[in-house]
Amino acid sequence: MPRATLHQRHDSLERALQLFWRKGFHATSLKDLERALDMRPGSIYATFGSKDRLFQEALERYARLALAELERTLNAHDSPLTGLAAYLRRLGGLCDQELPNRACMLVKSLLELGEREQAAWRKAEELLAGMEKRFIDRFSAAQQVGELDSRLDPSRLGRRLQAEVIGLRAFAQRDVDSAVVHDLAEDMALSLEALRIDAVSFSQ
Amino acid sequence: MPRATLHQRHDSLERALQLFWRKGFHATSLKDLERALDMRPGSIYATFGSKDRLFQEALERYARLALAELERTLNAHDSPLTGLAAYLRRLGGLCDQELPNRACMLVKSLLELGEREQAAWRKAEELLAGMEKRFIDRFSAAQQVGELDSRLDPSRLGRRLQAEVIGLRAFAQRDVDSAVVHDLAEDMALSLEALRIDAVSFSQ
DNA sequence: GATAAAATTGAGCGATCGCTCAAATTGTTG
DNA sequence: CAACAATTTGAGCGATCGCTCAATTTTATC
Repeated sequence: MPRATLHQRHDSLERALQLFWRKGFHATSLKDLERALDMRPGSIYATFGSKDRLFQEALERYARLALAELERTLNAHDSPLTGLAAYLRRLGGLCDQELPNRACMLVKSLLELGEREQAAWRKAEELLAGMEKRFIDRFSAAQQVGELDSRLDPSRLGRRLQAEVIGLRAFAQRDVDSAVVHDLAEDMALSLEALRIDAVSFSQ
Repeated sequence: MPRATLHQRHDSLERALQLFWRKGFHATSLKDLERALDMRPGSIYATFGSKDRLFQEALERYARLALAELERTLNAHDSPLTGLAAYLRRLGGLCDQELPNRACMLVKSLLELGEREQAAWRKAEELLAGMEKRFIDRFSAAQQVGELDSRLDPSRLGRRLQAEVIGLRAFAQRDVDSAVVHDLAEDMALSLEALRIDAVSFSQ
């Protein structure tokens, strides 16, 4: 019955992801994981190898899901710039959803992990680079479609957007009203849309 | 000899700050602190109470120094907007300095700490609110000086700037070239200066 | 230099950490 | 059902965690 086994593995990984995302790597103990996965230490180690490797698998799953959602939002809009703006506005609803954490798990890991957890740190860095690449691609596409000044640098715009997303989500982790986060996301989205080549330019 | 004692306390706190900033709260053990402060556990507890309270004192010291540096940069410029832009450009040099960490310690703490460290979490939140307030004040000042459209909301601009700073510094924690961070900061600074009411508007 | 007060020491506490492995259980065959 | 393989169990390992406190050393005062 490999189906059931695989399903169980996915389910366990999802639970581990939720826990790691919420509490971070260091604050999540194996006792916590045993409880969340309803598995005894031996099974956890037989299935995932170590706490470190389980965390890395959780990171990969997180990034895969996050990238898929980004893709879904982008594909829902013909215009690349509109798609990216829609992604920002979607993040504006962070406080309304029930998530383990409003901040990006990759960023949490990037900031929390040190040299002792080098492998996991590199994984987070690599996955963030993948997100950045996706942003850059969209800005390049926007240029090819003619909605973005061809003299602008898609790489700089992509990294700027990633920094905005990181900032928005980390800011949302603060003790602030949901409306404030919505407004912040809206302001970011408007700035992005102001790049549209034929757009009427407003100050904000 | 209260002078020497106080000086020693400041020095110890500074060392603790460096360590906590670099490694985070959970990854910093008391053994690490004993080594860094050259103090035995008893002395540490007699002086600072607990690991948690020592961390909170380090947070406060960090915020005080960070606010002082912000103030210094702002005061070096007559124009509020120019001062804020200069602060962003200053952060662009993050990778060139030798710091315990490129990310803001308050943000690292905000993302790392959970309900078990509620007091420290609230401290970080409170100190971040102080930084936000300072940004908002400057945007208000910019309006009063007449270099910023009075219809814009200083609170939204201040929070947006804080999100940018958070994003810039967290992004700088990635494995990227120094030049990339400089460019990112420059782009953010240009966007901010583009708010100037009499500025000639460029796309980037 | 004697004495009291203050500060520092460091062995070691109980708890928890990540993790192992012999034993028990479960699942798969003929 | 017997026999074997695959999986899970959970007691408990050595290490480390944050922290305490009796003993010691240092400092301040006369």
